Amino acid sequence: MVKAFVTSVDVAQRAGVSRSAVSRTFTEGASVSPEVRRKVLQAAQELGYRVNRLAQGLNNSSSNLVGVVGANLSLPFMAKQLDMLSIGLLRRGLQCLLLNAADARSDIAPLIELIFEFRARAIVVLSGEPPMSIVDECLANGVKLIVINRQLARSDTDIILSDDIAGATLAAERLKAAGCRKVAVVTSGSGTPTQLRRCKAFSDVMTAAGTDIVVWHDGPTTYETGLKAARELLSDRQIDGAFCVTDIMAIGFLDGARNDMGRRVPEDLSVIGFDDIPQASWRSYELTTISQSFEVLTEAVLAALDHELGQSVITNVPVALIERSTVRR
Amino acid sequence: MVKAFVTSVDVAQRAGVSRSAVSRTFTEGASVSPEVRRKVLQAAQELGYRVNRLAQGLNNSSSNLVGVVGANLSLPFMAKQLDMLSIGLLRRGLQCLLLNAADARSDIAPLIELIFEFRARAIVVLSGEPPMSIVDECLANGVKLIVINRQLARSDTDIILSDDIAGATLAAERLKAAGCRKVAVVTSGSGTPTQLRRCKAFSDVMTAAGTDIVVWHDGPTTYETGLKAARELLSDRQIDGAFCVTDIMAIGFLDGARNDMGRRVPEDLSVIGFDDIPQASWRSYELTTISQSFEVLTEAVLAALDHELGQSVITNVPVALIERSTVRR
DNA sequence: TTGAAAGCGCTAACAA
DNA sequence: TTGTTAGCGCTTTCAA
Repeated sequence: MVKAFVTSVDVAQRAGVSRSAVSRTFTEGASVSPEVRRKVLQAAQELGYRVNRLAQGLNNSSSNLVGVVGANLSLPFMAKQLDMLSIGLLRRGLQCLLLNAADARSDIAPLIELIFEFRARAIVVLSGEPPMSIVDECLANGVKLIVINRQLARSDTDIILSDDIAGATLAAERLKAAGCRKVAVVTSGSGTPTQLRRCKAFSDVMTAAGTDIVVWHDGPTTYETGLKAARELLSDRQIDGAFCVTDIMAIGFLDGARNDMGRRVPEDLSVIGFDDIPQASWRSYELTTISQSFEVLTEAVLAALDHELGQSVITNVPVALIERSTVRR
Repeated sequence: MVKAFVTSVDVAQRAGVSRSAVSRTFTEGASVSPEVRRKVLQAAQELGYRVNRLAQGLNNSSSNLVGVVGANLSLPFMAKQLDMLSIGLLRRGLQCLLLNAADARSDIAPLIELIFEFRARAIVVLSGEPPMSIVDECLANGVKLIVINRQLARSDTDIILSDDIAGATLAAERLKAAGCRKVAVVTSGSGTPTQLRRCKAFSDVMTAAGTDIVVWHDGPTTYETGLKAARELLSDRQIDGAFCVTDIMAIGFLDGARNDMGRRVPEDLSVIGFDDIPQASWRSYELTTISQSFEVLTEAVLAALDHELGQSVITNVPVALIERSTVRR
């Protein structure tokens, strides 16, 4: 019943040539006569032959798989990133081996090991932080490692960072310009480096300006966390501004502020987010936020694939203030 | 610089045993003495050895990759599905080879071919429809094919279908109960089978009940399409109910109805969606909708992986009415 | 340009 | 329980 796949031997036989000839017709820039090529192609077509990439990879001792490790793929920010990345990889003739970490706080080391076992050409870490031992291993084995939004303390890995400092500063300036007197900073309890950086940069600017700030952190990076933050923070009637370090929390916060805590936004309260996820522009939110260009981010990852191994390129993804309607003008 | 990966020979040498011994210690349920096992494990550890899955797959002439083809991964419904599926696969010791079709209307055949080349064990089609020739090829080569929300005209493929008819009927009944007199059906212009089925079932019930209906279809399955539908349809003041065949369009429709067309929901207009995506429960929407259990759907896919080849199991994912607050009570 | 032959790293059948 | 041997399907020298 289950017949095996057609192999190059089958094709060679049918075409009346050697296996090498078959291999060559399917290898970019190998020397084959048009005649042989034609015969092979036809035989392959008739037999339904497809190259076995496992065998191919065994030879080159590297596949053209790229391992992608992520978590919380259903959160808009992640989903968008993965969407664009997987398309970009495919376009470059690379395949995406997706390892989903199930949980933002789970250890991604075993997933990366798995990627090694497939002799992937590169590993992209969208979420979580690879242990140093693994960074070393990548280097030793010629596997390109690309880490997004984690600042590793070493100089031999490609790192792609959203410009958190600039973004948070932009947010702070905007809230100052709106005349806010007491400002809340909302972040998750998970304390990812990105969130920490945004939080700190924002606080620094505000403190320097003498603006009263209160930092709130708890729970995962979700809509519900934002909602909860609003409910807990906004009993304080003095708070007239909020910076939520991710849009998904900002949206929850907005909903809590308006629906549960009776605030008018932006009249009573100015809210600003970060990331510019698709939902931020929805009519019910029209969230003023700091955008990171998903295009630039994706391009940076793809470009990093070609960088020489062991050399570190730190790419800062530029940010911009997207003025919509949740901050008083 | 780039030293090759450690092989089983290296480990064997270091442990002072044969290559088979190494292979066996890494093979479930093979017979190795504890002594040998220990030595091998230690040597492997010291050398940083990891099995080469390409070579492994070459032997078994099948990897434990599962190819997943999708499109529009950043749409909430897709993202959620992929999130759960990729976690489920990993848990079962399967790896996910992700091929993103870039565009809902693009041909997925080349992507499936790619999956063949990796000798994947199974192919899951989340989006798009595989041509018949490929279905045959899967069967011939022992690759399990699992198709979601497409009704293929054959009886040798696993198919997982949301119970669109039941869901659309539920929606129709609910709108009837709300006393709607003239009802809009909003669907995309792409006419996927799922959307067509929902549309038709809903229309059938409404027509039978003598309720006035108007069907609107245009554009892709997005928030913007829903928004556009509201703007175009709601100049008609008689429309007092709407069934949007996916939540993402329902949310856009809701925003358009309230913000652009000045309708109160549910007082002036009842709206019902389908899918129960995470955003449907956000405070700004509280969308009444038909839920499909993502858990059941994912479980069905995973279960299908174990089904015998060439046998067709059609799984209907049950639906339920989720009563929130966009339909008059 | 072509074919023969060796080898990529592993597993499995066979003997010991 | 172990080691030896023969492939898995491909690419890549090396000669011809």
